[in-house]
Amino acid sequence: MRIKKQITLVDVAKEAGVSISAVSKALLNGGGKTTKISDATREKIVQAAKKLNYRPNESARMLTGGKSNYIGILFSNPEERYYADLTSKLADLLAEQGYMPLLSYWRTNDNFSHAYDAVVGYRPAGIISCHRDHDYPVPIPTVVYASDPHSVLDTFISPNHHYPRVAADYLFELGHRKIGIAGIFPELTDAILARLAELGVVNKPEWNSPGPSGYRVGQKAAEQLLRLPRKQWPTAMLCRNDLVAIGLMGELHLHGVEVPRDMSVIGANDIEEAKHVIPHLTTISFSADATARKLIAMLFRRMEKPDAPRKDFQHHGELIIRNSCMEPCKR
Amino acid sequence: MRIKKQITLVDVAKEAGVSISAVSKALLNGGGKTTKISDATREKIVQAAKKLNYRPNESARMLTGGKSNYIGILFSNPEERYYADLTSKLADLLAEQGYMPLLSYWRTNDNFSHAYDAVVGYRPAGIISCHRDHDYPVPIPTVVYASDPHSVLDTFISPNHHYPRVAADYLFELGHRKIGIAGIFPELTDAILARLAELGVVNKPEWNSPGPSGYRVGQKAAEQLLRLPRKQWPTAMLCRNDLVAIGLMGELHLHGVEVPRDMSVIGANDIEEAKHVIPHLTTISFSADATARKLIAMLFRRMEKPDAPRKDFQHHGELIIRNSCMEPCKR
DNA sequence: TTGTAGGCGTTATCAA
DNA sequence: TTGATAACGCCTACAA
Repeated sequence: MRIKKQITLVDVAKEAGVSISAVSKALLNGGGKTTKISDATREKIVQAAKKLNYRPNESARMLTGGKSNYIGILFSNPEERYYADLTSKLADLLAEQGYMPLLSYWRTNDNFSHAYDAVVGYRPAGIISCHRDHDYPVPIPTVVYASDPHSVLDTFISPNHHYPRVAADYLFELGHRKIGIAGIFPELTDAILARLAELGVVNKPEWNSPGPSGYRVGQKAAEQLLRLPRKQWPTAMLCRNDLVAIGLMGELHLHGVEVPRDMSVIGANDIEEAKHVIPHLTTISFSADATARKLIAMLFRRMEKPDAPRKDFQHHGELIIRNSCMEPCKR
Repeated sequence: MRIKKQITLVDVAKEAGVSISAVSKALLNGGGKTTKISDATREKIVQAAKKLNYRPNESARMLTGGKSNYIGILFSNPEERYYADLTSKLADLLAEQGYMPLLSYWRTNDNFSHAYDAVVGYRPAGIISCHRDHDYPVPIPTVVYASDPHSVLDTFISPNHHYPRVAADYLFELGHRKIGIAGIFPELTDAILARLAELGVVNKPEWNSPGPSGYRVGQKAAEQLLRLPRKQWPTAMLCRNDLVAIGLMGELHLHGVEVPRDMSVIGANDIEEAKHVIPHLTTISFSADATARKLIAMLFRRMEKPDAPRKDFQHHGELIIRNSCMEPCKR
């Protein structure tokens, strides 16, 4: 645990035969306040630093400077492709800007407090979090990614509430009048059912299956369907996301049901896999890249103007038509 | 950027009406050296800290303690499912142990130095890196994940050199005598070709396609194949990894080629998608979870015994038989 | 049991 | 142009 022998400014100063403040200034090289160092001394110092493999201690730096390189990223579900993409994208873009991303995963509410506390200890310059139901007691610029706006913090509103409507409308346009639902959030299902009813589409409870997300959920949805006689099936399945859709299609295929001929399937997120799976999945795109960039832009704005009024950004998903949906076959 | 008003020990001490060292001791609560604090004072202090939302400044902590919570994780290709899984697994397990993972992605060799320098500035207690061709000049306990052993550092040797042989042997056993290769490392291809020759298996250059990894590479491999008359095809394709295999299968399917009836396909890595794709992919498992745990165990050992002789761990992949391979059809 | 003082590595201020 | 010195927030001997 203990660091063997840290190389510090003192070592470099000794090696170069100058004072520590000279070293600091030379190595800061315009980044800090004062720059007046003769080229000769600077060269001497740079050589010494290189020789000793010196790197300034960031912890000490933050302590004096009062400013932080850290940006906390508090996300859950790293196993889920979309969130994994989003967080690594965030980390990557932040690193490009010279920040050190502090990733902290959480699973449960209780867990979130730990993750939050852990990150706050490092005094990050900002935080990007996907948890809406939290107070965020420490005054650090924070942006939330969630389905609904946070009461006081800037929120990137995910397409969660919107995409099921987009998907339902598309299936309706194709001619589907019997639609099932796979793995939808409990609180969202009502809204979708209302929309389906509005469109005059039939939905039966036995076509719907609960569950959060993941391939497994899709598999189970298929199993549930397969227990029903084929004649009682819906003609299309609206899935919570691509994982569910892919799981569903896989299981159906195993039992000889062909998508989209026998069943149309629509997903959401547009993960990388969606365009390679068989058949290529029609889905609603959430674009991890665009989302990451927008989140960072929102955070930077907040960091610059900590007292600006709160501001939201609403993301509506984008329909990506591929091969997993078609007009229902007569049978 | 500037932190508004940091809450420090002084604030808590003032609030509780005690000295700062009392606060430090009370909050450390046995974790540090001295614990002698009366319950009454401790309670007072804890209340004050809670009221002010105080969290100790980790940067200051590291500075005094001389010990670090950081573990640097230097990996590339976060877009690739397997590496994304591995790094988030590493980060998760490390966080569980009370460490703060410092993720730093790199792409090119030049880039790696930046990523390395960036991480070293934080004085991590250890580093896990996937880059073999580097000096690692700073004396920090380091473990490398690579295809070949590093000259001085502990290395987790990936199954890279071994799995193609496992795959080739399996296809041979199934009866395949004409095998193509999709997206294999240039330096590995020779070894595979040698093995195929050894087995008496035919391989033709026009069946093989280069490229690093990714669905696209698989697609291109398929396109290349499709340009050939069906009679001149191999009966099986050995793919660099699951991404390539999935991309290949997808493109073949689009053109009416059915896997495994018309073509056997084998992947590597056993990413989550492998068991949900159609058909379920036969592959060589690298197990991100087991790999992450082993890497961490190796690192902790090194951290405890910085001077122990270097030690490697060799991982052979594990064959996972699913539905994308079968004996070749006569045609 | 509590408080005082010194030091961790760096930057910034001010004097030389 | 350079060098001493005081912070930064925390921990830990050591003194009270």
